[in-house]
Amino acid sequence: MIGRTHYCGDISEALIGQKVELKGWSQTRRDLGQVIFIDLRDRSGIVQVVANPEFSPEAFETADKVRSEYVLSVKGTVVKRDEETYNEKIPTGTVEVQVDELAILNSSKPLPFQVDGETDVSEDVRLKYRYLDLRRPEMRETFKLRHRVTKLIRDYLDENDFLDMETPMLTKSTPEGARDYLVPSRVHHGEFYALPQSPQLFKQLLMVSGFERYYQIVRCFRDEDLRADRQPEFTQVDIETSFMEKEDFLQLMEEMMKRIMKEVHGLDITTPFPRLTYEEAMNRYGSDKPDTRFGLELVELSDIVKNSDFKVFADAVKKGGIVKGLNVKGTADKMSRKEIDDLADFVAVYGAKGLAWLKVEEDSLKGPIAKFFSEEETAQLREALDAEAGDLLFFGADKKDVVYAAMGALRLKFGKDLGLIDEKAFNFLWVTEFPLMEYAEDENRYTAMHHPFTSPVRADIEKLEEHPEEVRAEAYDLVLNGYELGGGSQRIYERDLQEKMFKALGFSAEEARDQFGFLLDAFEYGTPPHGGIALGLDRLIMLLARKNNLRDTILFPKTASASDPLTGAPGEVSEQQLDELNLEIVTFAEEEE
RNA sequence: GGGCCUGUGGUGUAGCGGUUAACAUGCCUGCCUGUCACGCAGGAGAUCGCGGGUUCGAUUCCCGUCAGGCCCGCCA
Repeated sequence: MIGRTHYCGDISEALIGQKVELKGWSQTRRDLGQVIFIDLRDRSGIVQVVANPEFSPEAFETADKVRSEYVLSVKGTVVKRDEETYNEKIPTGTVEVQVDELAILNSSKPLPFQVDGETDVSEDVRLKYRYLDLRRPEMRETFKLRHRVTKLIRDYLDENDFLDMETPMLTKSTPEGARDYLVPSRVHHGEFYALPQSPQLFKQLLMVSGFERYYQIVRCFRDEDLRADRQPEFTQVDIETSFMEKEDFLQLMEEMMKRIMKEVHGLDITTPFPRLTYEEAMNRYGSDKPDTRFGLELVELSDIVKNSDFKVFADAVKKGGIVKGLNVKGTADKMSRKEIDDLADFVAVYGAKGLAWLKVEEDSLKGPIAKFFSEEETAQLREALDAEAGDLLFFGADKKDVVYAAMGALRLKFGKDLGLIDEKAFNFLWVTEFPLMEYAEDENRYTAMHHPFTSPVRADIEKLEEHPEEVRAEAYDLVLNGYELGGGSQRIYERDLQEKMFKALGFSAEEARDQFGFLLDAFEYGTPPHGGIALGLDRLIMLLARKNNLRDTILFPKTASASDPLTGAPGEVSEQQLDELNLEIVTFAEEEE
């Protein structure tokens, strides 16, 4: 090793008696007067360094000047500690380095926050001093983990004949999907590049080119509002194959995840992963990315209550909606009336107009709506919900999507609040048979649920024109612990089917040619059947590292408002830069109501 | 676009219509030969995010604004 003989974390009893040279940062200094201890930290860990005037008066004098986060060069001898001075908190705790020579390579101002141990520093301070935040061992370990995982992925895909290929970052804006980040063109007056939302079209073209198996660990950009698990720029493991059946491809991905789980956590996860159709996922969990680490499934009650005297339920069903129930076992006596009422506010966020509930007693149901149900209905409800005395039942009645959203969220909330979730579990599953498109009321047309290149299930193609909402897609999402890890599909590879698809999405022939003509053209030159997936690497790392925020898995992330306190991005640019781009900043007067 | 929460020494928190604005940690000085979140003694450090209003008086109440966080819409 150049510049040092070992990393701090490598110092062990095997090296006792040896001279070592270390480089690193002084994490803490403990000055006992005639002996000074310094915890020396490098990227591998820490080791205790002892400066004693009996061994080296010069080094001791230097150690006296050392402060937190000074950069040090240490030469000394590895010695065993007395047994009563072992430090069991660190791996190197049975040894220490007796210093012969100590040099201060650089000093440091006091840090704006401490980097040892846990943080309780606010997010903006952490981001402003991200380079210091990254000194924290917890952060360092996350990014070492990230490196290991990307290397595993690369090795795995390489072994399976995938080629690592780069696609353009300056590309063309397309109308479907997320809002694009735009880059103005200097050369072409008034025109813009878009940063890729994903390399979707390019990887399909690479299949047309005959590369057969492509992958790329690639940055993608989407100019949409952020969440704890969404950043404006994020990394995808982008994969595409030709000539592979869907099942074989899913298996290939499962093996990759299996290897990652084995190498990272030593876990043997079972394959194949459970498959859930979209419909089943929504029905049982109210979500297309269900967290299956706990039960508490939604129960279909529409048939039981459709003729009941409780208007809210009966009307919901009559109008084409549904009624779903949730049995929260054994909590009837644990929740106050206020807590129950507050849940109505919780589901209101998802559009629910109320939240009906009942307490289960030995031989009756108690609660404000109990009186509306006949004896038979009551019995059927008990049966369907598997109700026992002490259970608390919640009901959602509305349009399908409102009930799914509200009851799905309520299910998750109880899962978390009641500690039903096995935090150690990693539950992978595939959600399949997504609808190909959904109706966008604000646009008055159908939009692709996945993207417009997703192949319909062959048997459903005939419904494309008459009942597009009933067409299922050859699409699959990989879900882990309630997070969507990635989505993929078999693609359309025939020009006329692709044209039909554009037509169903409300594109005129001209618009389709204008936006995607190059793809349609390419499809005329021997396009192989192909498909692939894009996995969210940041999310995968987040889950593997058991974090609950994407920022902790991205080196230099953005805040919730997509800014970067470290660099100050985004920022204004000079008049000259704007002139070169033929851009002018104008402020529109606020519109009146 | 909307909702909710937060903003007080460097950092993390407490606080209250009138205080010398409290505590912990960090920092500085001194003492200390076995500490490891060292200890002990002393010290410096805050116009309570910003603007306006109410009030005799606002860090505290109200409005606005900015920043951060979480969620809905949006996004796959």
